[in-house]
Amino acid sequence: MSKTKGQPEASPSEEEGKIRLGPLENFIGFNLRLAQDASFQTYAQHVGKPHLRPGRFAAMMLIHQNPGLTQMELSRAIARDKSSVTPLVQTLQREGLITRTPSEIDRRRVTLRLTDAGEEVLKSLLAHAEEHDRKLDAIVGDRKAELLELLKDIVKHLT
Amino acid sequence: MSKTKGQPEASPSEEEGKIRLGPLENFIGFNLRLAQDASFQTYAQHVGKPHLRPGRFAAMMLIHQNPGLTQMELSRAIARDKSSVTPLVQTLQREGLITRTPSEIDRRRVTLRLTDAGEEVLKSLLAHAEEHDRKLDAIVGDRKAELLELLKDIVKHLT
DNA sequence: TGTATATAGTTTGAAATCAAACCATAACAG
DNA sequence: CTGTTATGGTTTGATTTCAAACTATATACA
Repeated sequence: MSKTKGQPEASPSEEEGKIRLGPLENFIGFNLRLAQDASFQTYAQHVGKPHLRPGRFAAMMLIHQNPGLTQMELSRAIARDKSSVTPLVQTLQREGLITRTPSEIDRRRVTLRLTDAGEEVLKSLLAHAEEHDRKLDAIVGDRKAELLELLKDIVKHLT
Repeated sequence: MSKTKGQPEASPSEEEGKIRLGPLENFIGFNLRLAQDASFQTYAQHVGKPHLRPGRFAAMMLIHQNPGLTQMELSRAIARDKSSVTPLVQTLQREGLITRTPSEIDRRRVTLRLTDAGEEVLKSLLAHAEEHDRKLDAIVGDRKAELLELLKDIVKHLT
């Protein structure tokens, strides 16, 4: 024990790439998270600051596709808790992108619709999202159908 | 304008399953998010409350696999900002699961190691994670290699 | 009808996260 | 050496999120 420490400081991976992942290497969940994260990051910086957030885009698209959608329906479709939807739609409304009108057949419900301004913004967001997804398409190439099927299977079986 | 509303309340998907996704249907990013979310949810409720969080498990596994790992290295490996790592490792330390010793060769760095208790907890978490990933394995079957390759390709090309 | 139960949405509180500002130490340049 | 620049980690502030409690409506049933 001449040196104060028994071990040479450890065998810490001197470079980031050399880190051992162990079992994580082949865990689907872990790799799913890394991929989703990378995708998100790329998208976010692509869109810039103002209208970012994939959640926003997804929400607006769903409202566009399903005018009169309720918050609960939206909540399920984007897999977010209903309590997360509240501030989201309130923000969109405050920005004049959607309208929230109480349902007449069920006064608990709020129905959502895009405003004209909302449609405009959605159009622009869609353009960005498409460009981003083209990048992903380029990576997966002809394996895209397979990938989508796998992801959808996972969602279907776990839900 | 005989009726107060021009449209019959909308054509809102009466059941949750019938919502139109539009372009989202085939966006890799969107499906990636849903799958990762479903996976996370399932894992979380599997482990129960106490030691949950995939981030915790991943962090502990990486420290186990790479004793002496620094926070920056950990940060990159789990794709989290370094400022997110700080509270994570502090919590782990407070719970007696890891040690954080300042590096002697570079006094800015903190090196991380699992304690014996940490190793124990990791063992148990690993069991849960494996069981969870078996569920995923069952879903993807023999397409697992393909899926992992796709996910890793996405990460590699987007980073 | 009236009571119990379920559902839509909001509120509140806790956790995770990122980004930017900051501090300390290290590496580098003259 | 000394000043400049880069790097590891922490702090702070804003955002997103979930979960649980709560309000209000609606539905079921007795």
